[in-house]
Amino acid sequence: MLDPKLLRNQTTFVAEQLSRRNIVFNVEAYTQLESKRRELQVKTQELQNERNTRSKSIGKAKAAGENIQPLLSQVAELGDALKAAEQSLAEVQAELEQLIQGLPNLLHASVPDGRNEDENVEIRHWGEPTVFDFEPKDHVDLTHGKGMDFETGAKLTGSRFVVMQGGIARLHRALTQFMLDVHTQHHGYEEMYVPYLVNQDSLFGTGQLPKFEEDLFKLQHDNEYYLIPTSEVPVTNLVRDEIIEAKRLPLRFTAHTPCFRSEAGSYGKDTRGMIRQHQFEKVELIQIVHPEQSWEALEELTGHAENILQRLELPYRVMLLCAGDTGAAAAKTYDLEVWLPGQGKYREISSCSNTQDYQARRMQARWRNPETQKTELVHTLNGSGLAVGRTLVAVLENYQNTDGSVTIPKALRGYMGGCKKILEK
RNA sequence: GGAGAGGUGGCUGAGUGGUCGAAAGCACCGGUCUUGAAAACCGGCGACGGUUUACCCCGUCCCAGGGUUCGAAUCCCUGCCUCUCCGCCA
Repeated sequence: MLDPKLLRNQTTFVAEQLSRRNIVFNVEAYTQLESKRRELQVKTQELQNERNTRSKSIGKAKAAGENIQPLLSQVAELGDALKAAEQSLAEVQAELEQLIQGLPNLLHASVPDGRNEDENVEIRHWGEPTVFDFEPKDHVDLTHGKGMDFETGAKLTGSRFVVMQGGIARLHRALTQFMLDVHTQHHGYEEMYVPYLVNQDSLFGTGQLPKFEEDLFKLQHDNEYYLIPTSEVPVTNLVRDEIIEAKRLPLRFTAHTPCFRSEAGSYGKDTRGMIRQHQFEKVELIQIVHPEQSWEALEELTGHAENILQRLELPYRVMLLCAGDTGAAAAKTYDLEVWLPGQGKYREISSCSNTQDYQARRMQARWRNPETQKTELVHTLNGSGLAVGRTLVAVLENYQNTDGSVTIPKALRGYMGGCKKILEK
């Protein structure tokens, strides 16, 4: 959520910034609503003040043993006027809240203009696309009949589900363990286990609700629970409604969870293989930091995700998302794209964002500044470290051999019981 | 699933209709003392919002949402959560 004060005091500036995201912010309508709010609030508070003052004098008179009847009759009309004022104020406030809660974050100055992913900018790359002396297969052909089974996934549930078997299932698990170990042992993150079902408050805090409900799976249950679309939701919300001591910052959490996405609106997109599933595993990186350190933290966090790809010796590039492709909560986002020989393309495998105080304000996640003794909003960052399913695809496709087998990357062999190759005949 | 007890400031914990935004303690901040530190003592110390150059002042908030009342932390209703005991269960 944007700072309401910023919106109020620098409305045209905010509107200009929002136009970078192709959002037309109606300054005049907002200004009118805001001045209406001000007017109603002053009026309501005056009435409340009067009620409080009179009630107190009634209390005093009663304590003094005086007759309070005349005082009571004086207050009679006040109640209705106050109730009416309170109600219209609540309506205007609700309207304003809805308006401001729907606005995305302001973009960092370094974010390039652009409408969609075609205008993202490559910042750097690592390694070169893998060279084969044969025609490389994609992961679907490579694993067909050998342990990656989309037909059975569809039988059990529906489209965009998979069943994995044997060495592939093990490799998938090995990747998860490997990622968690690297982040906890080398990058200073603390491993967390969190719920996979969350309530609306949590989804509001990280910004999925109210605007992006159609992307979520909602449970048919008395409680309004949702399956998490990413562990960013439960992990970031750990600090919701908390005031954190300065010396505890930065907080660095990592968690492995399944993620569930409805993929509404992506019909016909990536229908083949494991790239876009309704259920996938992800190892997430979350940082809760001092506001002045979030930009530095974004570079670090991105580096932590990159480190996984480097250890796996997978070629990738780092993309800076343009204005039109940056998510609503983020002020700036780097995507990591891994080389997929089967597609002959780089594909997103991680997304690392600094949301600054956007989520923190929605969550009321604060820290106490020792200099001022006041509470201030923290900054929150998140990034995939990495999407496990897509990493599995990347390993399979980049490490395939001409006989259809797949060599296990050196970094993973310890997690595979020393196994060097899978899918051998 | 059955029975009971609770949800109050950063934390612990008083407060059952009238200057209660709320005792006390801890933590924290400032000061006195001390060579320094600790202890002791003195003082300060909730969040959010409105107005204001600022001070002040005002409003809202004692789990959430309704209700009763001139007036609610306190009474009533609903929901959520926590704890204890019993039952069931991975």
